[in-house]
Amino acid sequence: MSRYNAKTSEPKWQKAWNEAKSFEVDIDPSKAKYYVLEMFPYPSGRIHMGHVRNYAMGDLVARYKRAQGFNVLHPMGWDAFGMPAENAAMEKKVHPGAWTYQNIDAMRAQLKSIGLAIDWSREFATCDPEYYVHEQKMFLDFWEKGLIYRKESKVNWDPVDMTVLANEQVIDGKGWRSGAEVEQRTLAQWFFKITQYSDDLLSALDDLPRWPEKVRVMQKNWIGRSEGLQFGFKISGGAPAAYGDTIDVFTTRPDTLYGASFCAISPDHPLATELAKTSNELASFIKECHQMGTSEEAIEKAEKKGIDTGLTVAHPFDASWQLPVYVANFVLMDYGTGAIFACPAHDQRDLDFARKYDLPVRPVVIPEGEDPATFDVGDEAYVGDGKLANSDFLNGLGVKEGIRAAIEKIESQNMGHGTVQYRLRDWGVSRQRYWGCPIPVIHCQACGAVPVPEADLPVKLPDDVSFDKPGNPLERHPSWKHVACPSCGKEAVRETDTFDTFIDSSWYFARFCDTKAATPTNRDATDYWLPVDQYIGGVEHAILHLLYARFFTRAMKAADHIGLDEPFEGLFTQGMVTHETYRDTKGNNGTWLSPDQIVKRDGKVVHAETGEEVIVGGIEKMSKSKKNTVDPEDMIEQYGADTARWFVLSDSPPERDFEWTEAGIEGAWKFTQRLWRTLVENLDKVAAPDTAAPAASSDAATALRRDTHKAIDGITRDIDNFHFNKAIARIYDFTNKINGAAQKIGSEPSEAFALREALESLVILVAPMMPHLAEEAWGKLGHDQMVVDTPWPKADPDLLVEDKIIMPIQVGGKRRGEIEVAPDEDAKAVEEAALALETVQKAIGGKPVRKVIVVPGRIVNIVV
RNA sequence: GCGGACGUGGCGGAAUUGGUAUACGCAACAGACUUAAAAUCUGUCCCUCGUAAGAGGUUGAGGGUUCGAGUCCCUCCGUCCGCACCA
Repeated sequence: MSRYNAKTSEPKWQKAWNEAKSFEVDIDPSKAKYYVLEMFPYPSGRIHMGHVRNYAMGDLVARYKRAQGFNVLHPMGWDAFGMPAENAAMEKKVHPGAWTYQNIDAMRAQLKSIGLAIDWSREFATCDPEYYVHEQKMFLDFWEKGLIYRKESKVNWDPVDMTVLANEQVIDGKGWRSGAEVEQRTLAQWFFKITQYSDDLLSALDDLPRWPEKVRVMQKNWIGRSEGLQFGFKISGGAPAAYGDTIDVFTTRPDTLYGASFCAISPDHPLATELAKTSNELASFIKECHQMGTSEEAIEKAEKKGIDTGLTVAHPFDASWQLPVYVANFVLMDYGTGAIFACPAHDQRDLDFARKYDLPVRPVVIPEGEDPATFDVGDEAYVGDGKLANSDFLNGLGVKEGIRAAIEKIESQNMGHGTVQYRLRDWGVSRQRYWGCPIPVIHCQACGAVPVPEADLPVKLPDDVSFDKPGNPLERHPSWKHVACPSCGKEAVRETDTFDTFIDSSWYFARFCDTKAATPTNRDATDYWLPVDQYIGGVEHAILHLLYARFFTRAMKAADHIGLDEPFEGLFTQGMVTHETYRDTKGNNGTWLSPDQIVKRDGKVVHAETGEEVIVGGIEKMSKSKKNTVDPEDMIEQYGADTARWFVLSDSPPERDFEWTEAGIEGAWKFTQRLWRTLVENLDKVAAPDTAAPAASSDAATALRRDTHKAIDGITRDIDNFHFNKAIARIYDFTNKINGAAQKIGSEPSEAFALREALESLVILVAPMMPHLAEEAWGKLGHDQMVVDTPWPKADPDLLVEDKIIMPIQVGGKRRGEIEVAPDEDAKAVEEAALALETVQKAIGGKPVRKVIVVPGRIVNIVV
């Protein structure tokens, strides 16, 4: 029995592709281009199964499109700046740069062993000064274009470690290392004006039909456009002189103004700051509000609390009606005006607050069928549509009309105006960290923030830094930050913050078009290659990364670095790779065990060494902390890259989570061998290469040819639609069909031809998934050229049409029989044939037939 | 808390998008080959009743629309992702 040896074949073909430069591409205007990109990896040290799945999908697309004649760009690089390198520096005393580049070397070797169709000549890492110099240049360009500004903004501060924490480093409101209560602290930071593009980023989503609907919806909600009313409440005396006498509020529900119960301002509102100067109670409340993380989740989940300021404001439609003003922890300074009016009957947060502080709840929107006199909201705010009541001039209007009428009234009183608000905030890009791209700015006492002159770029990170203390090593470096002001020449200091790493990943796809260009982009290259035709990555990036990249592309266009707005024409978001979890029975919850520490024996799961029974936990995302990881390198060593690729593509739909199982990879390995045998053990029966189809065809030959062309047609459509698991099911099916047919096939010329056609088609169809095995088999089939240079087959439409189909017959919706008819058989004839069936007559049982529904080519349903 | 998704046999999933539910694969079971095991090949395999022919039921739960619902609508339950300094 012939066996496929991945160990020898895989390196052989990787070398052959490499030597032939099969995947190195250049601009070629005579060919249609296709740009496939998977989200580039963070160089954590080793690839994980998520990478294998991601790159197996991208590689499938790249090889498939290449076979279809496209000029395919499929590059690879490294998202190399970020916190893990600094954590490693602190824990393992290695330099973040050395750690990162070592990881890149290790991961590159691992990725290469998968046999990906990548143009490695374009590789770069975002921590290369040759890359980030362009990022600094673009920052200066954007600054000049008015897209950048500096403002105060809050960070998570660890008062023990004296350092800024990322949200993920804040656990239950405490610093992850020190355990100290985290505080909010205000710092001056750089911002990109992404909000300048709010409307464009929103409306352009409609022009991205090849993005998943859910991602577009999430982005839409994130941008959060809402129309409403902004108006000023007059404070009725007693306001601090330093503040003024109006509170500006924004509301999307001005129709509910007559249900107003109180006003609430953010703890960071200027009025709150002013009032706190004379009120200890308020000052300590604001301090309490600052004693939590900055994440929206933390703020929203916190119990709704507030302090009555003692001030009141006049209702805009009735100056004698006074509303109390609260400082409330659920009002965000970043959204709208940082102040709201509350209508508890029709907003859940307002209602929770009103119930807690015993404030009036007055329904003004009455649902259909309810009586305004008796309608009460209880503990659930009514947010639906209805008729306005208890609302003076708004009475009887619907919500929509009420909103319009209220805005008109306020406008006519010159108290405010209808306006549009966005939830989207400007993008804060300053990070108080070492391992990132330095922000090219010099701060001068006299001149303020001055851009680093272009000739002095890049501002490189100094290498001689220490991580023995928390905080930013750039800040305490003895010499790095001290420079002369480029403008006046006096002593000045560099900006010691570095960029958010999201900037690095916001334009790398453009750099891949020409990685050697002296400017950020080579316009000839970006004009040819962009947009990315197919972008593939995890859903976890559905909002931030993708939104930032869309904004950055627009900013690059404004600064003339690129000629388009939307970077990614097609997007696919793949699911996670999961695995069962295992724990031993020691201690409270046991300790996590990795899959190679356990054995499945007689239906039980036991510890491989001790033989003790193991607790089998849930199926969860592979993670180091739960030890439920499987190392791709081990799998490739054991089964070969083709088998691993096959398995990650085969079982689950690509957008769904994929469960790695031992049985699954075993099954894939068995199929690899079966496929190989199908291909090589029938070679003595096939026609010589390039034999033309004989004029006459035996029944067996025609049947096999039909199966072949159905497989070509189905697999092509499945790949086009990203249904890789279905394409694979068809390959299983097709392989079974070939094996069945081969047993019956003799030396008759049409059969020998059909068998060659089937085997060659099978090789080309599996090549995007099992490229090494396909090359090996292609050679066995007598070809000198590689499969990688062989065009994708086309299905013959004549072989796809069926001459007879089986039509099910239902009686009252239940299947009672079937008839065999031509696909285009007349409906009348079908009906007669159906009614003539004995089983159908039995089911009708003499009852009168009311109606017969004939769906041509599909089904017949008889209603009795 | 807010926003977005998902739920079909023992398991991963398929269902031409409102038309035969469970394709294909895994696991399991039986048989063949083998001194034996592995591998391979053949067959069985949603559930209940039945020796069988057959009958009835089944797509997280409940309701609705329809000649017909896994697919559309409503309510509920469960799981997962994102929430602006993880990448």
